[in-house]
Amino acid sequence: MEARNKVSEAVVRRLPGYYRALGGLEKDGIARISSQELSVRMGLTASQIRQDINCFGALGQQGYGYNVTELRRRIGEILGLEREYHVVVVGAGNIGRAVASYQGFARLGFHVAALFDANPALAQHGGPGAPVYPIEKLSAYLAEHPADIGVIATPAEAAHEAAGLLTAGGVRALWNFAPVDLQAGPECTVQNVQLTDSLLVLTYHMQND
Amino acid sequence: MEARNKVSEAVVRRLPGYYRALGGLEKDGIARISSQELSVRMGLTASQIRQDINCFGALGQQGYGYNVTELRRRIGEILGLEREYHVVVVGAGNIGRAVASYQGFARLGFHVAALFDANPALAQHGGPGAPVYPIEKLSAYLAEHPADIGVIATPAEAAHEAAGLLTAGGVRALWNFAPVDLQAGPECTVQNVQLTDSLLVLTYHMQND
DNA sequence: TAGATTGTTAATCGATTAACAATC
DNA sequence: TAGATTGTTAATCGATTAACAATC
Repeated sequence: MEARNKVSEAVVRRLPGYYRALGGLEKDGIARISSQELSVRMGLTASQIRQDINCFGALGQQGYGYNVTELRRRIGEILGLEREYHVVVVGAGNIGRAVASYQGFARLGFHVAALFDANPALAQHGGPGAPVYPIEKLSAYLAEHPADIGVIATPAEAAHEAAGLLTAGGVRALWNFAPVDLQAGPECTVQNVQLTDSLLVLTYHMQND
Repeated sequence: MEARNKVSEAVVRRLPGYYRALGGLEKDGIARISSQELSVRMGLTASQIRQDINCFGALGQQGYGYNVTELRRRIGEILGLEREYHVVVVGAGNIGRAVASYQGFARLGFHVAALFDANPALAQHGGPGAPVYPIEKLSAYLAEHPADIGVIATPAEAAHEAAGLLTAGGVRALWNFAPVDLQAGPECTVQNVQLTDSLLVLTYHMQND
């Protein structure tokens, strides 16, 4: 059951929210939900929810609604969560260590195998739950331990080099926290996080609303 | 010189990107730029850039383009960056400490005065650059040291309570990293970060492109 | 002045919402 | 069956792009 219509990026960005909301419902022991009820919880319209879900097939049932567990499972599958991912982190500063030790990622199947830093002495700080190696060892490491996802948590200046090493080493996705916009190549998907952006959206609204 | 047309959220979310791009140009010593040149650097269309900027007045000059320093200053002003912000962080785990010690925020005028945690023993770990107090002290602290922005870096279960304490204590904005969607009230602006979402968008594209 | 490039209006495109027939 | 609610088409809305007159 593949995607029917092509799926817009706007829909893709809402999928994690559906997955999270359905997880909450499941935890509350709720077995079925209508687009109407879900719209109230999520702050979307029922119409939009039905449109979004229908990109991936007819997953509901008229007169009944959606089966929470089944829909969540299916969205997880669409998001690629029915497998595990090997992750390496470049940059063992605060952000790199936060990513490496966040249990929420581990629970979703993301396993940080190692961190790399220009200053491997950072290994001491707070125990990120995975070893910290000098950045010079990254290429050799990837050759022996292939990784799916590379996290870039370096200063801006080092981000491009990290991206080059990671893609050369065969990672297929980059999750970039450095304040530069990395471009996705054909072989490598990129998400630029730009933490600062949402902070500035906050101050914009503080000042202008 | 106030906003002419009302400014859509789509435009607001692009403003930090303009600010960052113009900062880079300024650092490179580039004094003027056309919408055409900027469009190449930022991966937007020149038309969109002119439309976006024009929401805030006629900031360019026909036949010349935009003055980099002047435009950056003006966008910073629009984003509310011509002042300093007092910040308190609730949750002194990895994310809270990463936010508290990130120099990029300090450089923009965001000053973390204190962190609060249910387990103040977290003070030892890695030195977040500001004191860690028990969460019970938050309300009293805010009464003496008013803060503009509250960062929520707690587990999901504790996020609502943290939000309540912060808003009761007078913060006007919440920057929420907990995996729940907090609702903005009339007196308090909210940005829900949801770090995991961009990771799942990444795996979606790995699987489906 | 001539050339360049904005500011701004008009056209297009895409995303959201509304409506309702299909169907469980 | 009757009631509920989806799946899906059509209408609306808003955002992006194109075009060009204004003007530096």
